[in-house]
Amino acid sequence: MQTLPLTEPVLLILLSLAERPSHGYAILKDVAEMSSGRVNLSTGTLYAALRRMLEEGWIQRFEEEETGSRGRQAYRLTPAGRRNLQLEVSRMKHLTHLASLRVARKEV
Amino acid sequence: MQTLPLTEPVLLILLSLAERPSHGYAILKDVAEMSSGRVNLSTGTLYAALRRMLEEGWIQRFEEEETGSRGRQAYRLTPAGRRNLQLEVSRMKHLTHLASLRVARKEV
DNA sequence: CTCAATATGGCGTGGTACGACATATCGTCA
DNA sequence: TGACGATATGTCGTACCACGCCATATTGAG
Repeated sequence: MQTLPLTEPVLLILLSLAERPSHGYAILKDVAEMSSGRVNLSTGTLYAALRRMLEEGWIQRFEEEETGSRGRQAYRLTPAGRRNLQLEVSRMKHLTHLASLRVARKEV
Repeated sequence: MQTLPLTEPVLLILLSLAERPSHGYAILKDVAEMSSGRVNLSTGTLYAALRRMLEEGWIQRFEEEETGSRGRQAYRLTPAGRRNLQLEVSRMKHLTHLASLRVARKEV
């Protein structure tokens, strides 16, 4: 029984979209860059997560008209999604602070 | 393809054992307290996670002799487990920092 | 002696990450 | 023009993990 801690893929996708609306492939690259190459989401992970987030109402689809390229499916955060992300970040801060104290107390 | 981010149950169990060696039921209580009641691990989650951590060599069993009570199976962190925990905490710090910047930039 | 708390553990279900596979378009370079 | 790598979107099967539920046993209090 837990109030959903976001999984890392979902968190990173939300963080990418928090910076700017984007489409699938660009999110992939952004996540890899954010994590210094540590996290390379497979497309299976990405599109499954995007579908779930759409269903939850955390993100929205919209059509990219401008950039001339083919009709890419772009995504943007909804206010609900942004609230959710902020909640998660404050949860992370709290846990990180607590964890720092505990590991610092007894060194190896 | 990711270099294992610890799941929250595993992280909290390690943090509990970082403070002091303990047995299963006490970890349950400690985790609940650490998270202000937000995370109440089921015993299924706990003992499954403990078994995996034993297999990975992150924790060790030892017999509690002193406290007079029945022979409880107590666990303590191994050096490998502590190193792993420290690695995870520094990963969390990094990600939390990055996340703070991103969510702060655009407020709701 | 009964009941709640302490204590350990198994099992089935459901959700999720991820690699592999399947397509399709675009730009570049030979 | 033909090939190839990068861009781009998606599905499917497998494996793992969290979690609720169940089972069991001991201990202390009333």
